Amino acid sequence: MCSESRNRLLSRAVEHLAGHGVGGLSLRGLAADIGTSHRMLIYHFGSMEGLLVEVVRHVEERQRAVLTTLTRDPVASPADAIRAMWHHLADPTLWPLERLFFELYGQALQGRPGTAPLLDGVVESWLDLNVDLAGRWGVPAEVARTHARLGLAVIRGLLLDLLATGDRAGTDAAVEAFAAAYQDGLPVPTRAPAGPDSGPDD
Amino acid sequence: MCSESRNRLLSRAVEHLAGHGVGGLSLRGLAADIGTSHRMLIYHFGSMEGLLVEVVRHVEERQRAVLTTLTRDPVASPADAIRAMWHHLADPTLWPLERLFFELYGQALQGRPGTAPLLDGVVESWLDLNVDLAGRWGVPAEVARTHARLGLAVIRGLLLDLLATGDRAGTDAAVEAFAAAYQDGLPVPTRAPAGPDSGPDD
DNA sequence: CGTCGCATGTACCACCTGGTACATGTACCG
DNA sequence: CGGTACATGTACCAGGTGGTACATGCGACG
Repeated sequence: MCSESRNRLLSRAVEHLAGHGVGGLSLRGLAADIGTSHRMLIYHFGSMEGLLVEVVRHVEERQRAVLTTLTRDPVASPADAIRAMWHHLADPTLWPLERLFFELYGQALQGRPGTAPLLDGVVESWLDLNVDLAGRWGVPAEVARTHARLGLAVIRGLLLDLLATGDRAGTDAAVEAFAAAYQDGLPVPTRAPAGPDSGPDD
Repeated sequence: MCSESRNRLLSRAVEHLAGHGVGGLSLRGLAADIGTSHRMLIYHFGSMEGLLVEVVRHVEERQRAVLTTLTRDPVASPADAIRAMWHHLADPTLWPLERLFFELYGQALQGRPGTAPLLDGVVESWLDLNVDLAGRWGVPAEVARTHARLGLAVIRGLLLDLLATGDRAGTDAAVEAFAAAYQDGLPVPTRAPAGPDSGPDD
């Protein structure tokens, strides 16, 4: 079902897209750069959209691998988990893949065909995992879910910052500020997350 | 220097791109949809890249307008400023423009020609403004800069979340958690965020 | 040997792309 | 009236696009 040459092609395609982006993607250009013909890409993936679907799947798989690796490490506290996660993600060797992730994210938000699967669980899967982790620290699920959402946003937001500015020191400091705040104990919302929120009065 | 018809074309183009994204952008398709010919787009903007530059400029102008409007409101505290900003940005009527922003952000990270200007100050301009605001509350500049960076990341990260999941209640709760933490006082990092000036070193 | 299936290459197609050349309309100005 | 500058439309170009048709190389199996 998944032949060897197909896998080789796919991983080479992902590698290439991480470096060149998916914007000006053309079967011919991609094929030439990874040493094959556009005929082969059509043959193995059916169409350009099919190729993109597989690329997205592959990228998500890598993300999940990172996630599981990190969560195997016995982290001392939620704050340390955030620090460790950031330390891992901020490494410049991962930047190309992260650029690709944000590019695909943006295109998926705009409804580009083949990118929709990226949006499935792009948030939820992380929340579920973090709620799981929070259980070990005795944090109730609803609170953990909100905190995980916030932590994910911090990481992604600062990653966007880092990729645009390259300011490692500045983003590191921001992460540290957040981690420290978390360590001091984020205030537990007295009302349920989905409760009758008295919206922010402007 | 900016003719009337050109402005009409530009605003209609931005409106269209906000709804359809900039991914599958083609002069002909765009022209047909906004009721002109691709010839006119070339005539007024010189090239496709020129058009994209103007679109980016236009979008940034709108963002700045929002920013200045919000900062005219006398906000009671940093926490309330964050709540107000979020309350404004989370409105679904702004989603198309925000999707366009993140799409362009992603493409700019990948080096799409004409999108580079978007990255200039996409972080810094907000930091500068927030440092300004922080002065009113007596927060030292370096600390304010780090906190602003964190707040910006929270807003952008949660906006990415909201656009993907549509979970207004969940993201609202996360914002509230952050705002409440801020109100309780974010810990001040013991080490300075950076040296005298460790600007973005890309 | 033949034949069968996978992988690959060549040639081709209709279509669309950004961009140009050139003619035309239209309004104002002298 | 002519002239001029802006605006717009028509026709066209060379080149690239995704996708297809078809032949071929190449192993394995009988």
